[in-house]
This record gives sequence, structure tokens and C-alpha cells, in this order.
Amino acid sequence: MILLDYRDKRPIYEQIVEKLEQMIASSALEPLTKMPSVRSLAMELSVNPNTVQRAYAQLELDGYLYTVSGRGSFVTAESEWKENRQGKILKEWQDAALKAKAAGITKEQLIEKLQEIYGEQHRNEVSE
Amino acid sequence: MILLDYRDKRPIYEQIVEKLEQMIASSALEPLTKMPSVRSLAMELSVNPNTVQRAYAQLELDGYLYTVSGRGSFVTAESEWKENRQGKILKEWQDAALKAKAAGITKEQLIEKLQEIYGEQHRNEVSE
Amino acid sequence: MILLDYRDKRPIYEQIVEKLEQMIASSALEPLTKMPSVRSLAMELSVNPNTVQRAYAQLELDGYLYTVSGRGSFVTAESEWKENRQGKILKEWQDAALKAKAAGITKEQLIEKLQEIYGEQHRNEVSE
Amino acid sequence: MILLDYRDKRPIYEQIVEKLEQMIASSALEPLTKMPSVRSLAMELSVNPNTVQRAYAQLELDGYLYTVSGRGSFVTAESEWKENRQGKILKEWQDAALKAKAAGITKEQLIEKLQEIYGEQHRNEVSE
DNA sequence: GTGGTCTAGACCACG
DNA sequence: GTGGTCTAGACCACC
Repeated sequence: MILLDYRDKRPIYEQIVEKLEQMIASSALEPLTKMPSVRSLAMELSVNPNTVQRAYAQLELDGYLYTVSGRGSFVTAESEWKENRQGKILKEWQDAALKAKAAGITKEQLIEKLQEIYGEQHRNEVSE
Repeated sequence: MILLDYRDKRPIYEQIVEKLEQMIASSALEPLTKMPSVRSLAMELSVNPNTVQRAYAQLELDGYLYTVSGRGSFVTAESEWKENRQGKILKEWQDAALKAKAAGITKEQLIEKLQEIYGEQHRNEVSE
Repeated sequence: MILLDYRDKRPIYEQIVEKLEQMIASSALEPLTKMPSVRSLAMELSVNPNTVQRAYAQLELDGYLYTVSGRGSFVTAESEWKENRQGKILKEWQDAALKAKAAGITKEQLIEKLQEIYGEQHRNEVSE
Repeated sequence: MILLDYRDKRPIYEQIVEKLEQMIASSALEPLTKMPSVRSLAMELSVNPNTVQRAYAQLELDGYLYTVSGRGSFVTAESEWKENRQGKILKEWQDAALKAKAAGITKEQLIEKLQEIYGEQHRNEVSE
């Protein structure tokens, strides 16, 4: 389910975090679901358990998971992270927009691009 | 003029690159201007000359500077980087917009923010 | 395997780049092979790790390697650099040929030399 | 007559050497002609006299000039450098050709390029 | 262990 | 004085 890109310069744990975050945000992993254990997910991804551990820790920090000692990790209810997440993403987008403005890109150009983006219904993957 | 943030995870030389890039792009440093020497800027920033040199090398690669051994580094004419820069920045903005869409932020919200951004005449600094 | 010439005016890192480039281009180092670590190659060449690192960084820029922090550097698949490389080398050759023409060397002389070069099966090393 | 390119990464004295070499080789400066004095050429080029001095020294080493103390520098007779020059240029061309062969460029491609080069009668400038 | 960054200090070629 | 390179040695994040 999760595909790691070893040529990506970002650390692996970060890639895992991002994928799981997306899966949770898109409800592919539903609230209260039990996450796979650190060990089993590490096996599945052929990755060091430390790495998965780190990803889980990050996700817990960000409010996507909660961990019960001895029982495992679970997906939290939406409310915990939804607002936070949107805020963070919106802030990044604003930064990018400010840079665009500073670089001389017009509002009209950006709005046109927005129309394109929101027009496409079936591509919600981030361009690379 | 340049403020370094040592708590920032990004390397120092990259911060220097970014700041100088902005200054050049915004014409705070005009074409053909002589840049401060590697050593003097290093002193000013309390940083090792190697670090500044690395920043200059990167800026040269990106077409913002040209450098002549024994004479100094100079700001290039606009045409060399302008188009390239806009393309890069626009791409980053699109990625951010796609993420925003995926996170459930509506087109209307984004357009409203754009109005604010392009309306404000006196804040063209990138938020941090 | 790699011999450094300290009397050569070119920087050491550039010599390393050139040798490795040749080895990769001639498939002496096959795609996906793990390169020796920065430190180990530095030891082997009796050179500072920084110097090797710089060479690797250059090779990555040129598309011969990709490198993953904490895991090592790896040879890329052919396609990434092959075309680019041929173009660059052909351009150098044309420059040399134009100089030869300007110096009064005839087309016939050059063609004769070409016959020799492409006739010899066992000397494909660049003369130095 | 001589145009210096301050954005060229090669040292200035080398650019001067190359231009003068070309002028001598193409008989724009005839044998036994007196060269301009170091000081006057330095003035004309807006360059440090040391730099011109160095260029003259190099040209003398290569056999293009000879210097008579107190009288100035003079262009040598052809025989002194002609053979030498052709040899050096030919060697460079061979190196380039060997690299081309190693990069998988065929003899036919090179010969075709040669036809083009020797076909053009009016472009004997080195491509850049 | 790996690569990435940084410092301090040195030497060189160039102008 | 200028940029370019190199060394020796250090610290960090990641796996």
C-alpha cells in the first residue's frame, strides 16, 4: 500500500508519515482503527523498525494517532487534527502565493491555475 | 541585512542563498553590482568563508551571479534567471494548492486569500 | 583504481569526477551499484572526505549518481546521462576540429587519424 | 582589437595569450613585427601591466615572441612555432576524438561533422 | 555506518 | 585582496 522512494532525498520516516497522514485524512484509515504494529509494518516495508517507530511518534505528535502501551496505536477521531492540518497546509499555500506575488506572477494567472486544479476532479495527487 | 536562524533545520548556506536570491530578484541588489567578497560577508555573518562561498557557488549555478576568480562576484542581468525562477515558484505554488484541495479547502477560500494577499500593498515579505 | 596526479593543475575533486565518470560511462561501474562510501574512498585515495564528497555532489548534479543520506550513493541508470554526455563530448570535439582547421590542418589528415583511432581495437584510453 | 571577456572563467592573461596567438598564427601580426610595449598594451586593455607581462612571457615560452632587453618584443619567424602548434592542436583533437569514440559516437558521425566544418568557408571561429 | 554541513586555518593563482 | 581548493576534525540526522 505504501511505496517508498529510495531515491527521494527526504528521510524515509518522513515519507511514511506523509503517506499515512494522507490515508488518515482521506479516511482510507478510519478513526479508531488499530494501526499495524511497528514490527509488522517495518517488515512489510523492508525497513528498520526504528524508522517506523519514528514515523508513528511523529504522527502521534501531530494528533493523527494515539498509542496505548501494550495494546498498539490507533487512529484518532477527526476533530483532533482536522483543523490543525488545514491551518498548516493553508499557511504553506499562502507562503507560496506570497512568493509568487513577489516574483511578479499576477493574481489572474494564479486564479486561472486554480480553476484548472479545481476543475480536474480525478487528479488529487500532488504533481512532482 | 541578512539574518541567520540557527534553529532552522535548513543549512546555513541555503538560508544565505535564499536571502540573496530574494534581494537580487527584488532588485535590492542591482545587475552588475559587485557582491561583497566571500571573506567580508563571512565576517559580517560570523560564519566560515567556506559557507559563504558555497552559497555563492549555488547562486552562480542558478544564474543569479557570475564570479571571476581574483576579481569578485557580480549580479547577473535579469534575463538569465527570471523566467526560470517564475516557473519554479509557480510549480511550488501549484503543489501547495493541490495539497490544499486534497485537504478539503475550497476554491473560494483560496481565492479570498488571494484577494487579501494581492490587496495588501505593504506586506510583501514571506511569512515565516 | 583511481590515480591522482598532484602536479595536474586541475583540482583533485575534478580528477575524481572525471575518472568515475569514465568508469560509469564505460560500465565498469554498473547501474544501481553502490559506490564506495565517501569516507572509504577518501581513505583509499589518501584524500580528505570533503574532497570526495564534492566529487560525488558533482557527479550527482551531472546525473551519474544519486545519493541517499544515511544509505550511500548509487550509480544511476544509463538513460539519465547518456544523451547529455554524448552531446557535450561531441561539442568539445567540434571545437577541437575547428581549431585544427584554423591551424591549417587538412580534412584529409584528420580523417586519416580517425581511421587509426577507430581501427585500433585495444587502445581506447585517452592519451595524456 | 582584443576583446576581453570578464565573465570568462579563464584568467585574463590566458585570454590575451590566445588572442595574440591566433593573430600571429593567422599572420595578422607578421613575423619580425614589434609588439606593443607591455605598458601600452596594458593601458589599451585597461589591465594590470603584470597581466600583459605574463601573457608575453607565455608567448615567448611557446615560441611566438622573442624579447630583446631594452628594445621590446618581436614576433618570431613562422618556423619556430608552426610545427609545434599544429602538433599540440592535433593532440588535443585526438584526445577529443578518443573520448567521442569511448562515448559511443561512430566514425561516420564524426566524418559527417568534418564535412560540415570544412565545408563552411567563412566560419573559422571556435563555437561557444 | 552513511551522507551533509560547518569551522578553523592553510596554500595557490590571479590581478 | 579576490575566489578556489584542500585538510583536519567536528557534529548532526538518518538507518
